Amino acid sequence: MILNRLTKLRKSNNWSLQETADLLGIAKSTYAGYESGHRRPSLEAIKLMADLFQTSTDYILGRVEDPKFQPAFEKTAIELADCLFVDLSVDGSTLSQEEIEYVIAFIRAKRELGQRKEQGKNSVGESSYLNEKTN
Amino acid sequence: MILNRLTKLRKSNNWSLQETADLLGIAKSTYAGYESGHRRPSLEAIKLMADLFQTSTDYILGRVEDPKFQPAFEKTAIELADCLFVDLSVDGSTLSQEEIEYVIAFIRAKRELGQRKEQGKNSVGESSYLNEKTN
DNA sequence: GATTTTTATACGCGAATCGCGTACTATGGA
DNA sequence: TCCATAGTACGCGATTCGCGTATAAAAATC
Repeated sequence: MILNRLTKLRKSNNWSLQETADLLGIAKSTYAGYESGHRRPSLEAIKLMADLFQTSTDYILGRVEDPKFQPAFEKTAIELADCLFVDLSVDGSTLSQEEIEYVIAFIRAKRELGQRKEQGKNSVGESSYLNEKTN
Repeated sequence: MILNRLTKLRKSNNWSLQETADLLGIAKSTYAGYESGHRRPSLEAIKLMADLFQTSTDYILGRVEDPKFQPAFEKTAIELADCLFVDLSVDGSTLSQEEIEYVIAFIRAKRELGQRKEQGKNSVGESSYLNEKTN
C-alpha cells in the first residue's frame, strides 16, 4: 500500500479528511490513519475508496502504476494539481506532492505579478542552461 | 470478496490447499479459511494471491468480472525539461516553455537549499530517512 | 479389504490490530 | 482575539487474524 496515493487522490478532488471520511462512512481519524500509515484499511474500506476515487484496488495497493485504465497521454494537457497519471521529475528525481504544490503556488504567484505571457502558445525555444545536467 | 473465485483460481492450477498455502507462505488452515469464508485475507494476502494466480486484487475482491483484465502498465515519468510533447497546465492554462524553465530552476534552487524541513511526511518506500542526500 | 497418505473443513486461543473517540497543534477568517 | 476548519497522534475496547490442532473424507498403496 502506497501512502502518497491516497493523499493524492483525495487532494485531486479537493476533499478534506473529514469530507472523505464522511463519504466513506468512517471516522475521520480512521481515514486519516490510512493516509498516515498508522492504520491499514479493511477490505471493505479498500473497495469503498477505489469506488470513491474512481480507481482500482490494485492502484491503491500499489500493484499497478496507472490509476485509470486509459493511456496516460490521452489528453494533451495535464493539469498539475490533478496529475495522477504521471510522475513529473527534475534531474531524474520525482517531484513530491509538496513540491508540485509549491510549483503551482509559484506559477500562480508569477502570473499574478502580471507576467502574462501568451497562454495557449508554445514557443519551442530550447534553452541552453536546462541541459547542463547530464546523466 | 467472492468466495468461489479463490477456489476456482486454485483448482484451475490443480493445486491443493496445502500447496497453495505453501506458495503463499501461510498456514493451510489460514488459506482454507479464505476459501471457506471463515477468515478474510489481509491486504498482503490479497496481493500475494493476485500475484500467485496472475489476476488482480479487483477480481478477487469482486470489483471486476474479468480475471485477466490488467490495467496498462506503462510507467510514466516525465522529465520536465524534456516534456515538449505534453502540455502541462495550472488553473487550466498551459505552461509556457519559459514558465517550465522557471519551474525547473525553482525546483533546483529549492533542492539546493536542502529539503530537511519535512521529516517523515512522504516516504516512498519504507525508509524515509535514507534518501535525503542520495546522488 | 485394510492401512497409510493426502485432502478438505472446522474449532479454540493468543496475539495483533482495527475503528472510534478524543485531544492537540496549526492555519485562516471574522 | 476568538472561532472554525484541517490535519495529526494517542489510548482503549472490541474485533478478528493466523496458527496449531483435530476430525472426516477421499485417494493411494499394499
